[in-house]
Amino acid sequence: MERRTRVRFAPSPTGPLHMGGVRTALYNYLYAKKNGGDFIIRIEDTDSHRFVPGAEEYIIEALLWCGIIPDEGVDADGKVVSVPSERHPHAPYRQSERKPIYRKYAEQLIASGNAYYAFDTPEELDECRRKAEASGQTFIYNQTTRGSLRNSLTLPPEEVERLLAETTGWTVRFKMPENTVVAMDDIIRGHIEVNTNTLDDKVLWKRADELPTYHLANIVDDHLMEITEVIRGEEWLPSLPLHYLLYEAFGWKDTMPRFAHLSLLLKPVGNGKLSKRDGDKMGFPVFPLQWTNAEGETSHGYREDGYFPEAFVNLLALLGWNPGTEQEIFSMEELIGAFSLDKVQKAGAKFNPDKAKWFNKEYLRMKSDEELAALLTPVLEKNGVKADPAYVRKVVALVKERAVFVEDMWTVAQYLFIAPASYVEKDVEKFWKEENYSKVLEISEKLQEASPSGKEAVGEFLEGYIREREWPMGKVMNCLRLALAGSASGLGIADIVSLIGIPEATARVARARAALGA
RNA sequence: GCUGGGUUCGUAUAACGGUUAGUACUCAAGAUUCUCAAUCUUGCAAUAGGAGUUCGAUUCUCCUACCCAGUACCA
Repeated sequence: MERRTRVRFAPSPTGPLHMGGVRTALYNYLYAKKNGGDFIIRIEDTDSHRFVPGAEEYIIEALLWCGIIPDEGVDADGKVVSVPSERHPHAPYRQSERKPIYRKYAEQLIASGNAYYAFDTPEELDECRRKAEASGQTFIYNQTTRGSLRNSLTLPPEEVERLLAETTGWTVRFKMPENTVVAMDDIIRGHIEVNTNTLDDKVLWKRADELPTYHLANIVDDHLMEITEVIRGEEWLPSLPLHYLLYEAFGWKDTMPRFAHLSLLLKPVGNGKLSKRDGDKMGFPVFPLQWTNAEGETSHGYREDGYFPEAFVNLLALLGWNPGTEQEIFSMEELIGAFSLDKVQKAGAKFNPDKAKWFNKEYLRMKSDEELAALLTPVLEKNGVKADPAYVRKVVALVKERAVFVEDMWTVAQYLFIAPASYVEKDVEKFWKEENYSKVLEISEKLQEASPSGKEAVGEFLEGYIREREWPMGKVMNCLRLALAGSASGLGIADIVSLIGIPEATARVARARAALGA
């Protein structure tokens, strides 16, 4: 029977979501939409010790910023849903609020002989690990050791009863079958086989906070929420055999989701996975949104650094997936149409900050002048500039191809709004010479007299005037630009003059003369 | 260490077992322009190594090397 596609993104609110996590969410979302299914958010907060305030809100805000909109689990206000409704039938979607659900499943596994109670204290287990290490071995809690440890398999039933009743010092462990080959299929990696002898009796229920571990909660919730595909990070691949075995133990093998394990995002240089430190060191964000931790340290975010969400999503999508064509620029709609898991790369992808900027540049130049003017206006205001909207539009049209970020348009074109406050020293040395600026002063005067109108007319007048006198075009023009823009490099002189106007241009020449000497 | 996963230009990637191994980013050169940027053109640059299967291997198998992950009462 064909089931409706249902996938979930299940972050744990232990900090800000990093871009690898966003990519996992994105692939889930794309897969769901491509297959006409549901994308569900579930918060896996079963680790009460690592809970970070604000992390859950951050994660959801980040997804919404990217345009990754959940169908289920999060309401229109961006809140995780706690009360079931028609749209959110499986609420609550926060595992800490689902606590009562899990206990009976743990007990079910014990009843069926697939799990047992273990009473070993953390100290005892540490001791076992230490001893094993001392003799050059690794301690594993499994069929070779469980017989000599304190659990419901070794202790007399009365003692087990007593310990369960009198203490809270117990866990539930999965009883890993002996010498059994678990045969698994991963959508991305293909067939994988693992012998259970290399696996351990994983804790399914923690006494520490009276909560299930990831493994139990995850399988139970995926089953209850009718998840059809689990698309998650590679760090879960080693747990896959346990998860298969759990589905089997519960008798849910027939509705077990298919699994797809995504490779990790790697740091741009050297080896290892992308971490917060790489971003700080190399000057690019690793987080979608800015984040300030408990120590007050702030990490950059793509949003705050000026990336468009469309560009961010686009670059993330192509990090580990390709459409099979040479198209590189994709809207979310196009991504949904093109996405497929069998085009996902097996190997980890090194993140390339240069390419990230390139994507943003492409998106910036795709925007209309109106949009860009609207985006630039707040930047202008921040810098104390109040400009006519029509004028801003003209500026934007001229400088958009020189910018990667909206802020760049200000950096590159601020002299179109305010007169230069300083002059680039190197250019002054090179071009502010008597032989040049005397000509510039003359041109300035004549320009006023002729007052040509429009970019073409200004250009023709200037070039004509210089050419007629056989002056060196480059030297004079650069000297003029230095006076108008404060730098010898920048927009064409005709563009600058026609935008700021001849009166302002002549005023700037006069000011340059006063400032630089003549 | 053990277990699992991975390996095509610097980076991201393409190539039903048959291609001069393609594309994009970066970088370099040239064209253009009053400069810079943009643009256009050109260029640099890769199948980790070794066996095997095959008429033929980037592609399939094995070994080695290297990288990554897991090895928690974390997810």
